[in-house]
Amino acid sequence: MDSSYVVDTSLGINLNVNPLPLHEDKTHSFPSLKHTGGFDGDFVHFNTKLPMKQEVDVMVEELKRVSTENRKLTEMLTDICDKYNGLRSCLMEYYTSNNNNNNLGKRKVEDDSFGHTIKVNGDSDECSCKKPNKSNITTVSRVCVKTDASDRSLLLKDGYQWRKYGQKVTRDNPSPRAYYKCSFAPSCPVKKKVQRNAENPSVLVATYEGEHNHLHPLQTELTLSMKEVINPGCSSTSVISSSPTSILDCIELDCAIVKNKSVIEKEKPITTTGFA
DNA sequence: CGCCTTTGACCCGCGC
DNA sequence: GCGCGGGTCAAAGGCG
Ligand SMILES: [Zn+2]
Repeated sequence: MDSSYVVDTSLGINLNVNPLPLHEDKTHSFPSLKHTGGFDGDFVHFNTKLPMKQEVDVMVEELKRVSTENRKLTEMLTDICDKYNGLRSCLMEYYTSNNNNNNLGKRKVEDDSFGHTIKVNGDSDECSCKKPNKSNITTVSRVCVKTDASDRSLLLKDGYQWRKYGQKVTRDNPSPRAYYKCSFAPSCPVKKKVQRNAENPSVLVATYEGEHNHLHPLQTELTLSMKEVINPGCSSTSVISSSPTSILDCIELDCAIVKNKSVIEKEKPITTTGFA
C-alpha cells in the first residue's frame, strides 16, 4: 500500500484508505472534506459571548458539516469494502483455477499484497475425511498494533465484538497467547489470536482467521448514527450507542491496522510462517 | 440474568 | 506408543 492516499478529515484522522491512484492534489479529490474552519481535532470552540441564537446556528452548521463528512466517510468505507471483496473474489478464483490445474496434494500458503495469507488445502480427499466441516479456503491475516509496553492486557479494539475462549503460554514467547471468537454475530466463524511480540512487547500481534459474515459493527453504527443525525425526530430515543471517542478509537485502530500492515512489517520484515 | 473472562482439563496432530 | 505443544472446551466466578 502506498502512503500517498491520505484523506484529511476534520477529526484529525488520516485515512490511508483511498484505493484509487491520485496524481492530483488530495483536496481536489475530496473537496467537501476540506474546510477552512479552525477545527483541529478538538470540538468547536464556541465564543461564549455569542448570542444564543448565533451559537445554535453555529452548532447546526457544524452538525451539518460533520454529517456530510460522516456520510462521505461511510460511503468511502462501503466503496473500499466492495473493492476489497471484488479483489478477494478474483484472488479466490485465481487460486481455485490454479489449484485445479496443478493439484499438488500439498497445502499451499500464499501471501497476498495486503498482509493476508490465503491458505488453500490442495488435498481435498485427505482434508474432507479428516475435517469434513472445514472449508478448503480460509483467509488468515496478521496485524501488528503498537501499544503501551506497560499495558499487559491483550485487549485490541478493532471494532468487532470478541469473546475470549482460551489463553495459552507458548513455548517460544514469554507472553501468553489469547484466543478469541467473534461474538458480534452468533454464526460468525472468525477467530483471532493475540500475542505480544517476543522481541518487542509493545507490539501486539493479532492473527485473524476466517471472514466475518456480517458488516463491520462500526459501519453499521455509522449508518445508524447518520440516520439519527439526518432524521433526529424519527425516534424518541435518538441515542448513539457508542461514545464518539470509542468510534474514534476504532477508526484510529483501523488506520493503525492498515498502516501497521505496511509500516511495521516493512520495518521488521516478518515471514508469515516464521513469526512467533 | 446474560455475557464475559479465567483457567485447568482435554483433544489432537506431530515428531521421535 | 509416548510425550510435547498448540488449540479448544467448559465450569466457575465476576460484572453491569
Ligand atoms: Zn464476525
